[in-house]
Amino acid sequence: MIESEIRTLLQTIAIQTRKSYAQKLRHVGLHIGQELALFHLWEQEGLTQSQLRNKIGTEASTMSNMLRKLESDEIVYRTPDERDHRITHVFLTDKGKQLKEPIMKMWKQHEEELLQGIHPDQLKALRDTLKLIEINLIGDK
Amino acid sequence: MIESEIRTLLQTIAIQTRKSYAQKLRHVGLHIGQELALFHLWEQEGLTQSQLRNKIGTEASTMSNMLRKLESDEIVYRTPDERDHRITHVFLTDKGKQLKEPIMKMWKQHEEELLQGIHPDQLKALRDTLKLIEINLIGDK
DNA sequence: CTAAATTGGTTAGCATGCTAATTAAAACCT
DNA sequence: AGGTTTTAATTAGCATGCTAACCAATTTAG
Repeated sequence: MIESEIRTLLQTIAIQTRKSYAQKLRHVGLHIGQELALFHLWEQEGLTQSQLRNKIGTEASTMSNMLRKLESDEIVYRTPDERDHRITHVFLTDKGKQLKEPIMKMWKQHEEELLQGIHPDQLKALRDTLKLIEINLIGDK
Repeated sequence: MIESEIRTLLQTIAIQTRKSYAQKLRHVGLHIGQELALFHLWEQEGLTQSQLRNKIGTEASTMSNMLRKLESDEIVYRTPDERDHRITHVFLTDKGKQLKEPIMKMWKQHEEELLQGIHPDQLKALRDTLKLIEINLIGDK
């Protein structure tokens, strides 16, 4: 069945990618998953933990734990909101900002490895189909 | 950049899929990742831990921990090899065998959700492109 | 034949990521 | 205003999955 083939292929690609990321991230002192949080932070500094977790789609507790680690590694720091004392804003330290380059590089490198030798038309078709799949999974955005 | 789009889409799909699996597996008393081990075991019983971990692509320690859990949940049992006492063979209990149906069902259901409304020609193209990506990532098989 | 290297598996320690339970602050509502 | 509900974040506990260190059995090599 072609459907099962596609599911299996996606699974294999996902696992392999995650493994590759984990390895590369370790070289810059990060753990898998953290790079996504940093990505959103360098897009917009001062996001709250809730905003971050919604962007990434993780649970509040996961965000909490991850930020504690990132804070203790001095990649991130947190300040409470002045008006609403429940809210915490997250900022990148200089060390955190400097991680943008290696992460971008990792992604670019991964893209090249992933897609090498594939015809541009095929890439367009792939993107379009993946978009459909994304909509099927999480609804229109 | 279309390459980044594709990487991001694959990432989103992967995360969402994993989350969906985790939820569905919890209903049958399994944890994410375990279903892959069971899949290979119902394909071929009595695999050694090393064979299993090579099929799945996990580390030996991960396999060891996972099987300890599966064994304590009576989904799997292990017996030492008679000739080579380093080797452990893994078998499914009845309870383990009964998990085949719900897992298959989960996968089928996921495939339907994932690929609904996508044209068969597009599916073929998708599969072909994903195969190329798989080869790019892990080499010819 | 015996010392060294390899192989199969386990254990410890850590981070992600989850659920469930908890705390604290803010918002809502008669 | 005062009690209830909601929201933001944390903590505890657990499983995956990794690396590093280790143990034990087997194989290889001098």
